[in-house]
Amino acid sequence: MNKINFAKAVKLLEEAYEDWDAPAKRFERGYRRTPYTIMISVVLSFRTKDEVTLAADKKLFALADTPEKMVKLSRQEIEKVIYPVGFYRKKAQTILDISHTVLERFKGEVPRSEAELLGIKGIGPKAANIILESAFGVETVAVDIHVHRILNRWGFVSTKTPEESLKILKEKLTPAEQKGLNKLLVSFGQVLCRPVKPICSECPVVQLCERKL
DNA sequence: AAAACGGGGGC
DNA sequence: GCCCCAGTTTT
Repeated sequence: MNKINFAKAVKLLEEAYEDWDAPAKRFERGYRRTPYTIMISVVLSFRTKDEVTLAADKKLFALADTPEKMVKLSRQEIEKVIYPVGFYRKKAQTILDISHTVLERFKGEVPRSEAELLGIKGIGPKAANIILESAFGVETVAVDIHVHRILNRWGFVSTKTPEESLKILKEKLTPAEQKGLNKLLVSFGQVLCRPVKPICSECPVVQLCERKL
């Protein structure tokens, strides 16, 4: 797929977004959405299905939805609630570590810069991107496993890893063209262009896709 | 560069 | 039963 068709595909996706992304809005969160709860929720979501994460979010934030309250819980209390998400021992410890860091280093406020977020143990590049985007509305440029898969299926890149895809994306596209792309393609990858059994019959871009994967 | 951390959902 | 999950830290 060349750059012209890539731009067309993105445009088609944007125009049809409300239709195909409706299922992604099916979740009622049932807890206060603050930068802090968003950050903790991101930690819980690592390598875990959305439905499972959400159930754990609700239970955990019913117990504590601020760092002040969270550090009063024991690791075992947290583990008990988040058990189904997997990696529960490590994640419980990470949640406590992060809460302490936010309290002590940042006066209880989640920092707004990527560098400061990355300085927190337990927050890596992907988590920092999600937090910046979801909590502070910053449009980030990143290539996660969804975006990587889609770019390859479309035939816009031919790469092995998300890191390679990101490199090529930055070479091929201007910063303006990259803006908002990540969020759009992640939604697309979750709803239609899934890893297994993509729903090509409902895909707005199927005519342009080269189905490379 | 590879291992370790893991239970739950879809098929 | 097998594959997958917006990942990060440690070895």
